[in-house]
Amino acid sequence: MAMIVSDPHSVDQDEVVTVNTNGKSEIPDIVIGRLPIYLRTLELLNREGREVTSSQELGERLGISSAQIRKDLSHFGEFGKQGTGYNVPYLCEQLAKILKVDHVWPIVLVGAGYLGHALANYSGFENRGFTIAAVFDSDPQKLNTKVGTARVQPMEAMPETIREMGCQIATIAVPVHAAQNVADRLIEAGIKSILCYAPITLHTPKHIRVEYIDPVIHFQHMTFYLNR
Amino acid sequence: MAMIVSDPHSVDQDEVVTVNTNGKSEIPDIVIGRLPIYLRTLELLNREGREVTSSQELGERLGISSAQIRKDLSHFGEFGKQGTGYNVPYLCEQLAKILKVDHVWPIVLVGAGYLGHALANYSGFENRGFTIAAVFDSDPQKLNTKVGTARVQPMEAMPETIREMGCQIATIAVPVHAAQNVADRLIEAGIKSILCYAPITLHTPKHIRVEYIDPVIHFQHMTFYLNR
DNA sequence: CCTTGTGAATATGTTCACAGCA
DNA sequence: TGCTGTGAACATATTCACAAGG
Repeated sequence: MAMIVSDPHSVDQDEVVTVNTNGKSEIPDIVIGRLPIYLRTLELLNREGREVTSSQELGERLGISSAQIRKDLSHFGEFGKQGTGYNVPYLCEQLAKILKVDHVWPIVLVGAGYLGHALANYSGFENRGFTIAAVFDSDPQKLNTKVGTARVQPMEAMPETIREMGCQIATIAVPVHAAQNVADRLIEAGIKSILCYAPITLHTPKHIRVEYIDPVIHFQHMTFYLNR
Repeated sequence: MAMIVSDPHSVDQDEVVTVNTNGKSEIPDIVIGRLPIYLRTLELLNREGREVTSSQELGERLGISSAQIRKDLSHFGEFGKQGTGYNVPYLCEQLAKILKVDHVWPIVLVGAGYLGHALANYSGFENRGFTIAAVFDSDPQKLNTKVGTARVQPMEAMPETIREMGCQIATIAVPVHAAQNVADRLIEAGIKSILCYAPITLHTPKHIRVEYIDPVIHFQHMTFYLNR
């Protein structure tokens, strides 16, 4: 398979993942979706001081087959050594680079309710590549109050702040009735990816990536398999 | 396909989804996972006062093909009318029954930090089949303080409270270093399904269903497709 | 007409199993 | 020996396309 990141034994290069003639990445999205999980576990192993690991050990930790892990990684290069396995810090570094979290991305948060506060005060973002850089809310009462380390700005300030900070990612943590309007305004302001906590499917242009978090979806999935 | 819920024109029956000889549901898990999304959208349509809808309309709202929706629903029965589509309140009712959210499930919450408060104060659970019935935290400072409508109990009270309330579902909203221990204790106390907000893959027996919410996983998925 | 429900065809994803190298 | 990387085999999921019913 073509080496599309960097050779395990060469120095860093700024190569980029190959993209086919359709402009679409040739790597299945479902594979990309597992990479952050691998990275999360590898960084845990790293903190535990482990120098090397194997696809088998990783698989056991994750409840995934070792073959799947090897094939997923093989899309991006050859990171392991036969007979030995993978060097943990090295693989962390490579995955961080592939996912582009070798630097910190500023994120816009809309909604300064309980959920907004929980997100803004969460300490787990920084060392995984993200920081809440700006917070917006339409409630004048909340204006200028502190949420995490940021201060609440009015919705009207969104376009300018987003452009100044170069934010491409936003999180929507507003009530469901306001979510579509917020999304429209974020996209208008230049946001490219949205993580939506409101329980609604947003209507957005095809070039905007939207992902969703809704605990009720998970709970309802669970109850199907429960009795009573 | 066999009718496994109830005929659209008969009165309610308490039939249950068929299960094959392996003890596993013959319906793909990925299909079950989409049902809550269909239900969420149908209830929105219902609130808008729509009487009927079609697989095509639903598909457009959800960004899913109409064929997929029809095939998914066909696993459970025949809910539509040719030439007309689906009766919205009726399909809501049927999906709620299939997912067993035609009544309210009590959920245990562990962790009374910012996230715990956000969950406990979220008003969107009740009318979708869930309620936060008990809250636990290991911090003695938080003991007996109010979180949503519940009061924080000590971890030691978990087994008794869970058994008394008949809780089968728990949410873990504690720091990552405490999550595995909390999971062990919940399972010990009889919990069957866990929604874990801590960024770690839990080690649990095979008969326990665990799902995860970690915003960073979504953000890292997004950054793969972004530039810079 | 319009829309469902569904086999058949296609597309996608996962696992197997082994050559090859440390 | 122990482990990776990978074609080939298999398994699963999605879409097509159409008969049949209102």
